[in-house]
Amino acid sequence: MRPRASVLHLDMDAFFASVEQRDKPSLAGRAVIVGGTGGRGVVSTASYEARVFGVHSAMSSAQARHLAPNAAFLSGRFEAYRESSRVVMATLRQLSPLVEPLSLDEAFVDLEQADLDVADEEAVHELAVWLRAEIARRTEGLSCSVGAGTSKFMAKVASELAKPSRGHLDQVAVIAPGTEEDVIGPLPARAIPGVGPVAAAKLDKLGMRTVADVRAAGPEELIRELGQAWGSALVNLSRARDDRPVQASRQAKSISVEDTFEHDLTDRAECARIIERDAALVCARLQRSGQFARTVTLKAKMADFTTWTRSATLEGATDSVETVRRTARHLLEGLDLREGVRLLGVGVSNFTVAAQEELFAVDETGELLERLPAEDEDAAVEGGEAVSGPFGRRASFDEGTVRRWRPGTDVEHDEWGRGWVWGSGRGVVTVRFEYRGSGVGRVRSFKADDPELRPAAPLPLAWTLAHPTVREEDREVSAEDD
DNA sequence: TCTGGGGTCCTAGGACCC
DNA sequence: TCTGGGGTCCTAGGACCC
Repeated sequence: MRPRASVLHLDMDAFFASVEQRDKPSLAGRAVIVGGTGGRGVVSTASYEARVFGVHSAMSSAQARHLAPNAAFLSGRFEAYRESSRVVMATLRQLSPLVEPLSLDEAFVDLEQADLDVADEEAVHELAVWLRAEIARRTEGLSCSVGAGTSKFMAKVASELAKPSRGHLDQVAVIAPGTEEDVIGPLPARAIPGVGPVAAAKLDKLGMRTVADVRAAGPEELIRELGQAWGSALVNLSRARDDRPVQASRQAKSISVEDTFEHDLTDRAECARIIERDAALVCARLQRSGQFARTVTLKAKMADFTTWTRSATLEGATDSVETVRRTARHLLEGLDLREGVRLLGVGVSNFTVAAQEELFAVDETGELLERLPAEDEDAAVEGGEAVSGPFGRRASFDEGTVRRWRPGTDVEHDEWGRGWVWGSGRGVVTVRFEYRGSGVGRVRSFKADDPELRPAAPLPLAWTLAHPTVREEDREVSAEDD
């Protein structure tokens, strides 16, 4: 714990939903739900208007539809979210070189590195107020909550306390040094980082519901019930002792692609096609990152929700589609498909910087003996592009329509201009012709194959256009965690 | 109403080597 | 002939985070 409130936490408010409301004038002030729109989708973000109905993230979309049948259900535009996120992170880096993004919409900032007297709480508060205003201006209207405290834990608690529902008028909260234990004491044990549903249930059984309850328990009891490492960590966190440093974004340690299917799969050939496509997607990202992986993992989630993973570590690191594909296909042989599989995924990990060890033979002294011939990878990549869609050849015309015209997608029509997909199905697409800054637009329907209608890129922010340097720098950074 | 996709970290056991 | 302990690497599963 630091002697002063020099850790800042920023959390965008209902980020994805707010971007949609900003870019779609007819949705301003309305219940908006961003997430999976299929039968097995879950809610990623609900706007505050939707939360009134009890909708929240991680809830199944089916349940959300039941609770808020009149909400707008959108499948998400990650390009648009990423652009606003880049603007937010660039603004934070203006405060301090030490910024740790946690996701597109959250970050820690170490203010010890900032040009500011961090011992002056009022100055920290004013900085946060300026930050909110600047982000709202640069993102053309997005709102965020900002908290500061003597550690990551406290900064995060502070930004949570600063959320619109909590009554802090300016959405900024600073937890004063010395008051930490009093502030976190009444909070539920779940507020402690690392305490999830399982640990919370365990603590609840022991009669510990609040952070103060956990603090009151002896270290012996916590260590006995939760193990040495986790037990003693909990003792410290409940006393607001947290010395985790703010760390600039680290290199990714794994890359994976997975999908959940509308219906459980039992057909091995179909699973194989999906795995091959996922392997190609994973390798494309691996190659873009300039790394090589030694371990390939195949993951499945069964109909009963248990997960199954099998992995294989190769002699040498690779970024070859054919090698990853062959390995994943081999792992698939060990999977029992009889009960049905709801999710399949392929991942790579165990990265090395560059050396493709499998290309070399080395003797005991480490001398390079000879270079062995590489596989014909180009042919393998081409073979991969031939595989179509997650449902293989069974994708019907309508499934294709749904995939291309997902609700919320930006489109452009030769005659009617810019708009977004309101809904689609049965070969018809309905579009509302409006965009950020326009008035509320009109709705029109088209045939799904209308040549005058096409998907469009999101409308860029003025700030992005005016700061191409920042945009390019951030592109490179985001290519890593892509 | 029925549970996503992208990750990180931890644990525990077994193989293998010295 | 019997019995070690430590270290490293790998695998599988699971909790947790956003």
